[in-house]
Amino acid sequence: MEYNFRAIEAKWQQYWADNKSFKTVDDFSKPKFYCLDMFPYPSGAGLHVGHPEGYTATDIICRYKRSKGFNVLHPMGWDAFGLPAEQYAIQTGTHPATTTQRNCDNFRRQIQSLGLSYDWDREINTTDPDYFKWTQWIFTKLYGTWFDAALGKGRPISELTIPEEIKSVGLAAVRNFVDQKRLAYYGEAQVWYCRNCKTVCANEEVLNDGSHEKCGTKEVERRFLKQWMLRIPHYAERLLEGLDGLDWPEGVKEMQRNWIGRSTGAEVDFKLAGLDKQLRVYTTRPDTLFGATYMVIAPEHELVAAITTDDQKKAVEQYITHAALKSDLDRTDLAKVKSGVFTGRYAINPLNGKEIPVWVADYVLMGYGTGAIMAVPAHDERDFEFAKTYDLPVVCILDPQERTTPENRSKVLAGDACWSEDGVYINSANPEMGIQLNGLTKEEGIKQVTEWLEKAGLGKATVNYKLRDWLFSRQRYWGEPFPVIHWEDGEISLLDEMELPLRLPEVEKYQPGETGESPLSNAGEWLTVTDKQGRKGRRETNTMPQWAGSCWYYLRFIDPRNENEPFAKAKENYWMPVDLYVGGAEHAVLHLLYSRFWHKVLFDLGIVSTNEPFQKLFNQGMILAFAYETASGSKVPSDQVHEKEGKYYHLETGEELHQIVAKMSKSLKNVVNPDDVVEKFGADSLRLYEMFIGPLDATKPWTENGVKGVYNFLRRVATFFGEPGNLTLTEESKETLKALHQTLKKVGEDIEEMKFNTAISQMMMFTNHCYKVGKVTPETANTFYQVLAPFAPHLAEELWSLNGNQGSIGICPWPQFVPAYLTEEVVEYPVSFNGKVRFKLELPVGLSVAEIESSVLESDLAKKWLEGLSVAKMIVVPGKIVNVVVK
RNA sequence: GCCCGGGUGGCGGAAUUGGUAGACGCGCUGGACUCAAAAUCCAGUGAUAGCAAUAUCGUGCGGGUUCGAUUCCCGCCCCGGGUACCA
Repeated sequence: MEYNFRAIEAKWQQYWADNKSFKTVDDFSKPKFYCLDMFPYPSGAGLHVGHPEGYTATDIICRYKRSKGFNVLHPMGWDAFGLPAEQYAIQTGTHPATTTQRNCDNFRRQIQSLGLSYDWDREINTTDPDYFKWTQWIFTKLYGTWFDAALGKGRPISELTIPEEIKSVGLAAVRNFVDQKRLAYYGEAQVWYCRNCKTVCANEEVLNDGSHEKCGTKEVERRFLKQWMLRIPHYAERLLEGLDGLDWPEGVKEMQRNWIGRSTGAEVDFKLAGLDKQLRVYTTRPDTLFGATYMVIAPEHELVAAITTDDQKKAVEQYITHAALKSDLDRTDLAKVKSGVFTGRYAINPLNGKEIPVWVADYVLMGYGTGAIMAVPAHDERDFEFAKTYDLPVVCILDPQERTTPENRSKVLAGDACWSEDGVYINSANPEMGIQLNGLTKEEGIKQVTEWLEKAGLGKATVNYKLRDWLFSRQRYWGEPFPVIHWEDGEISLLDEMELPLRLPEVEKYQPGETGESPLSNAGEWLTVTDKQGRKGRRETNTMPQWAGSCWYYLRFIDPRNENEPFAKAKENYWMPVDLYVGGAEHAVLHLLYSRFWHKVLFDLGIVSTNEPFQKLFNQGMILAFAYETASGSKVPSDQVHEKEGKYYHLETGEELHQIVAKMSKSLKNVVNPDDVVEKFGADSLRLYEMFIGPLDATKPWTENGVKGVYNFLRRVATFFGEPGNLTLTEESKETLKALHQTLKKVGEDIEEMKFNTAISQMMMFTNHCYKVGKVTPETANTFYQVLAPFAPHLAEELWSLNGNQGSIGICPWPQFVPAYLTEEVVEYPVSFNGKVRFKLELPVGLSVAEIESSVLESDLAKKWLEGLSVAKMIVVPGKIVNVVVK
C-alpha cells in the first residue's frame, strides 16, 4: 500500500466527526479519567508547533485510557479575552468579538486537522456570555465570602457575626466592617500604571528591570487608584499545605512555595524615647535582639511623621518625596548603595534598655511584615551594608567559631564583617530581665527569646507571607464586566444571579481614557442605572483580568451547556479532580495559584467536592528552532543561510555561520507552521515527531529531517502492513511473538510514564523486525495497529479496517501482554576481568551462582585472561554480569 | 548572589535500587535496483592504532568510594530557566 496520508487522514477525520467517536457521556458506572490541556489564547498568528506538543501527549493518553476502559473527558476551548484583540480594535475599529471569532475558527480548524480526540460538543469560550455569566457569578461568591481564621476556611458573609459595638455605631460602620472581611473588595491601591498601555498592571507584570511585561516599555509608574482586589493571602496557608498531596513537578511546587513565601518569626514592640507610641517590627531573628543597633522604618510607614523630630523634619520629608518617585527598580537593583535618613528619634531595646536611633530607609518595604525592622548589622547583610554606609555601630553577638576561617572570625567579632549563619551567642545576657543566651546556638536562641517576649508582653511569635492581595481589575474593554453598581450614596451592590450575565455594551472607541479609565466609561446608557427608589448608580467600568476566565474553565467543561448552574453537582462529583493537566511551565505560579485559590473558596462554599483542582500536573518543554549567527554574534535570518557539508554560510557574504538553538521568531525566520508540516508529511507524522524528538518535558530543537525520520517509519508501516501478502502467516513465530509482546509491554509502560519517545522507538524496532522476517499473522498485525493507534490514529484506523475489522480501532480493548512470550532460555553474560568486559558467554537460564562460576572459569575464552594470574574473587549477578577479580 | 534544571557520538536523544555506554532516529559511507538520478531496500558508522583479530581511550573537569561509576560522595567549570533588599 502506498502511504497516501492525505486521503487516509481526511477519511478518518470525517469518520470520527460523523460518528461522534469522541463524545463523552456521563456514565457514572465507569472509572473516569479527566485529561486537560491548558486551553490556548487564540492569537491571530494561529497555532505554532508548541501547541500540538502538549495536545498530542494528552491525546495519546486519552486514546490509551479509552481502550483501557476509562470514561475519558478530553475537552478543548478558548481563553479568548485579552489584549491583542482589543489592540486590533483600537487600530482598526473591528469589534474584538469579530476578531476573536475568526481566530477561534482558525485555531479549531488547525487543531482538528491534527486528529486530536476532543469532544467538540463541549467546546467553550471565555468570551461567550453563557460562559462569563458564571465567571461573574463566582465573583459575586468571592464578594460574599469571608475567611474564618479560626476554622481556616471561607464562609458566606451571612454567617459573619458583627460585634455589638460596631452595630451600635450604625449602618455605615457595619458595612465597613463587612467590607473589611470580604474576599473581594474595592479599595484604594497603590498600583503600577503603564503610561504606554494606559492601563494598570499587576505587580507580577512589572519585570525586575522596571519594564512592563506586556509592552516592553519602561513607562511604568506607581499611582493610587480605586481597584478591585482579592484577598488571596487569607488562603496562603491552605495553598501551601495543599501542595503536599499533589503529583506535580517538584520544581513547580517549590516555585509556588517561594511565591507564597511563608516565614516564621516574631513581632516585637519597641518603646520610643519621648513619644507615647510603640514601634512594632517583624523579625525572623528575635534571637539577635541584643545585636540591634538601630531601627529602620519604610518611607510610607504611618508613624514616620510622628517619630520624626523637628530638627530632622525637613531632611525626612525630602527623602520621602524622593523615594516615592523611585520605582522598585531604583529601590532594589540599582541601589547597591543603600540610602536613608535619621528621624532624630531613638527607640529603646526592650532587652537591655539601650537607646538606638530610628532611621527611614527605602530598603524596608511597607508591604511586608510591619514595614519596620530592627537592624542587626553584625548578622544581616542588608543591615550591615547600611550600617557601613552611615557609620552605625556593629555589635557582634554570634561567634561563628570554627564555622569560618580564623581571619574572617576575628573580623566578624570586631564588627568588620557580617555573619548570618549559625554560631554561639556572646554579649547576649541581661540577668535583670532574666534572659541569658550566651553559649547557646541559633535554634535554641530563637525559641528562648520568643518565649521571653511573649511572657513579658513585648511581642509574639508570628507567621508572615510574601503573597500579596491580588489586583483583580483592568481598565480594558475586552474582559468580563464586573456585575457591580456604585450608587451615588457610596453603597456598592452586586447584581443578582437572575440579572447575569452582564454583557459588554457596544462602544464607539476602544481607546482607554487619558486618565486610565476603561473604555466602558464611554458606554452611555449602559453605564447609568436607577433603582426603584430613584437612586442613581454607575456601573463598574473596570473589567476582569484574563486570569478570571481561566481560573475555573476546567469546571465548566464538565457541564458546558448547563443554563441553570455553572455545572451539575453530580457531574462535578464524578469528574473532579482533573487527573492530568498538561501545559507550559510559564503558568507554574500565577495561573495555577489563582485557580487553586478560587477552587478552595468554591470548596469551602460546598460548590465543588475536591480541595484541589489538578491532581497531576505535567509541563511540556519548549520547542525551539535552529538559528544562525555570525562570529560577532549577530543573528542571520534562516532564509539567508545555506548549508554545505555540515557547515553554514551566509548566502550573500559567504561568511561562515554558527548554528545555535533559539526560540522561534519572525525576525529569525525560523518559525515552523503546523499547517505546512501537515501538508507535507501528514498529521500522523507531525504528532509522532513532536513525541519522538525527545522527552516531553525537555526543551528541544525542531528539525525537518527529524520529521522525515518518523514519516519514513509510518511509510514503512504502511508499505509492510498494507501488502496483503505479508499477513498470510497462519501461525506466528516465537521471535515475532516475543518482539510483539515486548512492544506491547514497553509502549503500555511508556504511555503511563509519559515517555513517548522511547515508546515510538520500540515500535520502530518492531517494524524493523517485521521487515526482517517478511511475514506475520493478521492477528499480530491487529495487535500492532492497536499499539500504534494512540500515536498515529489515522494510519492505524486505515490498516485496521483494511485487515477486515469493523468500526473504529479506538473502541477495542487494549491488547493483553503475555509475559510467557518474553521468557528466555539462555543468558548472554558479559564476563569482566577486573571490571573490564573481555568476552560474552552464553549460559542457560537458571544456573546457580556456583555453576555460573565454574562454567566461566572452565571456558576456553577465560583461559587467556587467567594466564599467570590467580582468581582472588568472583562477582556473579545471575542474569546480569560476571566479574572475575584476578591478581 | 540565591534557588531549580542540565552537560553522553557529527546531530536529536537511549541506558541510572551502581552491572555489556551510545537503543531508536537523523546525517554520513558503501552496496543493490536504474541508461542515469531521485525514491526505495540491504549493510556499516564513538575516537585512536591496525589489513584484521584486537587493543587503548571515552558520558563537562579534578578527586574519592567500589570487584565494577554516565549512575553514589566531595570540590570545580560551563549552559538554560526562575528570582530579586520579604527583615
